Amino acid sequence: MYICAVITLSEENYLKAIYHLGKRGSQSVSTNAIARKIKAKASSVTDMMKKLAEKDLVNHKKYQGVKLTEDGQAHAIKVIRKHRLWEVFLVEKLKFSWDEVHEVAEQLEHIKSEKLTQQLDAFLGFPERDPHGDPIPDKDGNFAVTNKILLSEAEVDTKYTCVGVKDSSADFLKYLNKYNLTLGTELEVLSREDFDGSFSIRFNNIRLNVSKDIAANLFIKPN
Amino acid sequence: MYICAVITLSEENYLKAIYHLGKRGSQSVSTNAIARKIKAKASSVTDMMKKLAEKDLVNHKKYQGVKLTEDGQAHAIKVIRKHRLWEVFLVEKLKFSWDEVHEVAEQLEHIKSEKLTQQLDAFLGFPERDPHGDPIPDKDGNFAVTNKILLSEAEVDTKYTCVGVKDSSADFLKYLNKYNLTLGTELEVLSREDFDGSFSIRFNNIRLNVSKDIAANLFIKPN
DNA sequence: ATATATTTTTAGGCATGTCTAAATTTTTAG
DNA sequence: CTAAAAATTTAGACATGCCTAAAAATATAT
Ligand SMILES: [Mn+2]
Ligand SMILES: [Mn+2]
Ligand SMILES: [Mn+2]
Ligand SMILES: [Mn+2]
Repeated sequence: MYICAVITLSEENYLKAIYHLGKRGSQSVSTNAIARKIKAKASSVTDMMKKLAEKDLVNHKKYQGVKLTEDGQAHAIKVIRKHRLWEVFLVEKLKFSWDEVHEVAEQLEHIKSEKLTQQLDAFLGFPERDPHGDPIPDKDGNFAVTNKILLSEAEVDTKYTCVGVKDSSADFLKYLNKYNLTLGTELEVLSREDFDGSFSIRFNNIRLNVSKDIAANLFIKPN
Repeated sequence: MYICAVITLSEENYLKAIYHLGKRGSQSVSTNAIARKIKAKASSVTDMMKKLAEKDLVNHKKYQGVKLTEDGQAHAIKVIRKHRLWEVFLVEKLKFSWDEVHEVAEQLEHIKSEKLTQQLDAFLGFPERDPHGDPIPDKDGNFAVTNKILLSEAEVDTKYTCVGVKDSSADFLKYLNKYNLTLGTELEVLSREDFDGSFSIRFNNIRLNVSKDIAANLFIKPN
């Protein structure tokens, strides 16, 4: 058993940011990218990278960005697990809307108690996805995989089910609320406009034109 | 409506400590008493009292201790409300034992979201007491009152119901667990030993001798 | 290939919250 | 009523996490 040095709230936020930025491709994550995500200055990021490197949570090569170590990734995944479990709790049990949960989950994800996390998971029935369709890692850090694609990559004249959102900003979610386009909604892709990349889709007996930007943020899977 | 400056986690802990220390008697709370409670040095307490006084959360007269202002008391009560609601949640929904909840509630009590608190309260059915029998203030800060007394003040040959614990340390709670002396248990006070202040009580068809220290930490109310 | 632009790091500073040691005030005892 | 003890505050320091400005390294463009 390791004696795992205490990881601060701030450090957890950096680990999570690096994880999210680095998950596509095995390349390293740049200081500026982290700064943008965290809304901090690049110099603050450099400072923190030194601390995380000291704790063996990242590998940092000067001027070359960082990569999470095994330990760093494992910890990032634990924070993400808690974030998503709490989001499920807020929506399923406390009647929050999916556009209201993120801010509160950002706080709750830092609560430290193994037992709390496991019991919450059980209480919620071991959910596989959070209210935005994102997979919830199990206690060993394993994610369920799915064959979801973006609406922007969909084939015309094909039926899909809406399974997630890429951008889960309140603005985007409220747009979807307006048309009752919830997760699980079945939709048919009617056409794609080459000119502006917009799509025409049908769901719940309504026909809707969605812009390229909308299409690039809605995950679907073939029926 | 006030623009209520942000109150830090540390400040909340001090407000709560002052509230608990000050609730009996309207006298002011001493620096040393706070230091003991918070497990900090007296000099750290003085520093913090200056900050809280600056924010009008306490009144501080040099060398004379502090008292909570209306604002300070209101905020302390909000933190206590959250602490106790979360303790109920952990016990009722997540199968924690009453001796395991305090540490986690110490973290959860600082989560900032009015909606979260109100919805949690509703989800739990607006409980009036936490797992240790302590009253949960409502959203306006009002406590239910009860006529509880300590076992050490009980009359001999009288029947009572166990309604709370004064000390909710894990050690004391585990002692009670051992004898299945839970809240709601009916008990009869059989005798009191003048020599050492111990009591003989009967409950659940067992007879138990409890020391002065135990008796001074168990709240009961007459049947 | 070199000058320019961009990225990243370093240097120095600030706020928070803690500490130890010393000074000051209040309390207690003789 | 004073002298010692206890409580409290002040002074100076340190770690964390952030900032701005300047320096250094890397990337880009002609
Ligand atoms: Mn979220
Ligand atoms: Mn989410
Ligand atoms: Mn508690
Ligand atoms: Mn309690």
